[in-house]
Amino acid sequence: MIAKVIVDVPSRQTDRPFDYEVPAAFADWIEVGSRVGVPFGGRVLQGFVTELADTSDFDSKRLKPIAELLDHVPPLLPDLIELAKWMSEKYCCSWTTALQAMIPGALKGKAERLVCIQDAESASEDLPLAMTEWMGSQLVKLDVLLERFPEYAKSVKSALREGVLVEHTKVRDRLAIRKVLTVYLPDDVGKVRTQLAALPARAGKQREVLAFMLERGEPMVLQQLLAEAGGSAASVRSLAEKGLLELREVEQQRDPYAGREFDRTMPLALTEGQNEVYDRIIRAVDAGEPKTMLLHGVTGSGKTEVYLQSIQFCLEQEKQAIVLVPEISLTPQMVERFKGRFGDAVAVLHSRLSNGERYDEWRKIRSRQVQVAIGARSAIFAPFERIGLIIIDEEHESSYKQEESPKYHARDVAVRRARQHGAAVVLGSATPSLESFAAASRPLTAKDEGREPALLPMPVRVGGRPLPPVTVIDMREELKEGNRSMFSRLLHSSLADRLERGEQSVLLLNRRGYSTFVMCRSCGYTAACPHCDISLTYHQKSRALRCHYCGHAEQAPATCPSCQSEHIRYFGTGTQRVEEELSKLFPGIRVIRMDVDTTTEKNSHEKLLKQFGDRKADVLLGTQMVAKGLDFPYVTLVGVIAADTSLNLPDFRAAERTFQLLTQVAGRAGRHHLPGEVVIQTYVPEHYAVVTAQQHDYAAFVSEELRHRSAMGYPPYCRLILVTMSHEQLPLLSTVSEGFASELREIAENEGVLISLSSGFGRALEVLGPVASPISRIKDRYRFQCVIKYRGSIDASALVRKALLPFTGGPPQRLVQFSIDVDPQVIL
DNA sequence: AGCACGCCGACT
DNA sequence: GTCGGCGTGCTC
Repeated sequence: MIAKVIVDVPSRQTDRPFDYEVPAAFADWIEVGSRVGVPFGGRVLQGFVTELADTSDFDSKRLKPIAELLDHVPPLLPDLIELAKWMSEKYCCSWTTALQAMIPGALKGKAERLVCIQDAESASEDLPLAMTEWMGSQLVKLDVLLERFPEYAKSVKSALREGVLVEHTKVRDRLAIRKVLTVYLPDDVGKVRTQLAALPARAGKQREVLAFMLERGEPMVLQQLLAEAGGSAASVRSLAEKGLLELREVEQQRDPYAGREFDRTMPLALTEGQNEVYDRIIRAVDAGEPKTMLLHGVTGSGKTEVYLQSIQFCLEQEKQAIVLVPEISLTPQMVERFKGRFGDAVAVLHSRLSNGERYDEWRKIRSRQVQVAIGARSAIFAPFERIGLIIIDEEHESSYKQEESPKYHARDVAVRRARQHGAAVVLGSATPSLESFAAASRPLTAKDEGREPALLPMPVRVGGRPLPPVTVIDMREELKEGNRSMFSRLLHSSLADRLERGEQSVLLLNRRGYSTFVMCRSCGYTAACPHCDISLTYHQKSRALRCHYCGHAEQAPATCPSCQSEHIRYFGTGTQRVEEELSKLFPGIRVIRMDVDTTTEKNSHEKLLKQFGDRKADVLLGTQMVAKGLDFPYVTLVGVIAADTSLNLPDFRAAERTFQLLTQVAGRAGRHHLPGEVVIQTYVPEHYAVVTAQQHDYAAFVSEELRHRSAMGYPPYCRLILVTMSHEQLPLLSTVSEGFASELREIAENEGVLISLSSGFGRALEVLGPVASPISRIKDRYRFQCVIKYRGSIDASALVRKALLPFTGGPPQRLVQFSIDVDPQVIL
């Protein structure tokens, strides 16, 4: 038997399956999706089996055998292998890069080099006695050996060459299986009972511990035993020495939610609107045919309850469900709702889990212990075998796009995976992305005939609660009337109001553009990174200036390096300034600040929200992360400090982002019995994103925004691919990027698709640039970019890959780096 | 990506 | 005359 294996080398030359012979010992175990160690170019590397075949095109006498089978249960399944292939084509990355994105970090095995003595006689001549004695006949890690005997590196090297030492490589998982000391009773319990009586009276603790164990009658984790029975580890150890107890190391599955009780909830009665949508979803799940639906429900319309009941239906059909939520809104509240409804049938995957915890949650999925996976972006790869329903909550969120390779969009991957499984996809949002909205409301073509349109509206809040009134404050007017504070008079008095009534407020600082920089007030100098074309960021904690792109750090100067003036100003994070201002205006106010600085620690996010939920603070102040998915009954005021900071960015999605943010944050107020109120401060109150958000009018926003997109030629009227090229030498970069652009134009020309987008309908593609990237230099490398716009049925990824071919060879030091971003979120 | 093989300068 | 520089090309 022959196995075709994708080897873990992410380069273009090795991006194809290599053939290996399957040793008889593995024949019954190896499947498509198995993880194996294979000899490749003189070392053993990790790889995945993509195909099993009887014959090979490669000269079968020269085939090497698979060296190791790394798991008993293949971590991947055939559908995921195929999905990875599709991703590699669509997103222009290597197959192995896509495969790596699908498995938990713990399974990203690394080759480890081991050596042992082959020829003992020569070894005793060539190598020092200390070394040969230390090694014995064992396999020793090469790096450990060299670390121990650094002065003999040369001898080791020549011993390896002459065969005195031999080298083996093995793939080693990066996984630490957690072991816990567990206390067992010996087999002969009767003997223990008699000896218990014989224990001396002064060994009181030991008696207690032993009595506890006898009564319990089953093994117990040491820590837990000590906590429940009292006593110290020493007392247990001395009992173990007497043979009355046994201590063993036991493998433990980490459950981040272990020991937490989740109140079981029952399905709520659905409103008429919810019920209609629910019906449509379960019909699709029942049909078992791929179908994508856009659930457009206003904030507070009860989307989550619809999700829960649809999943319930899916489980009753003995199919599994995946729920994607943006990382930021994977809050304890959200997890509680799912755990509360489905209990132990849920695995939770988020980035704050440790490597081991994530691996354990993943194994619950793979081993069919759970039927529901809820998690951020990468949970779309949950290794279920029969998916019935995929839900993507807050589908407009940009965090569904991965910014590193593979630069995939979880929404698009979900649609593709659903096609493999015959599953339904539900995209849920109060503010759908224009792409999804346009796709869902496209008139039906002949192909779709008989199918239902895919738009599911839920325009009414549960319980008929009104959306909160939104007041827009023109900050220019405030300034004109002498208010120089960052709070308008209305926001100030509204805050005072809540404090008096003991209600809570959420304040959002739209952080972009508010960030932390250094400026000299005398000469206008701003600190810039010497390696990148970007200003340095000021970190108050370390009093240092840092570059976000390359990590360069320097001491913050006391005087301006350019004009020696002392009027150099450091601006801390925006939220810190707001917090200071709040305490000045309202002495004694209790503020919880949520931003990157206060949420780095594990679980800090959770703790801060819990404090706020317990009403231990009056104000929750934060960046984007306070806008999403929170649901606190006593929040009656939401304030947006500056709505327009995100509006001024020169990105084509700036208006969309602003509208979404304002609408989402406004939805945080008045979700329960207390009525809510929203105050938005801005310098551009007449902008349609602000006006339509104030009126809670998604339709009006969309029609205005679509007009702009159409006029400018942006999605959803076309699709984009961003190609960024970088090199240290500007002239070389310039030549190569020009070369790439003309190569691509020529290929498109030959395909007959190089047509201006402004010329009516049908297939069209144009290549813009190359031009300098918005950040024109990072880590001493200059950056140029091309933007490819296209519409119609064009496999633009394939054209780009083809155009890339002439630029992948050549001398390494002259290599220009190419980075391809298909459907980029920002092009600036 | 590694690693080996292969052709030209500074050393015993 | 050799050790070693890193350019080029392959890995089942």
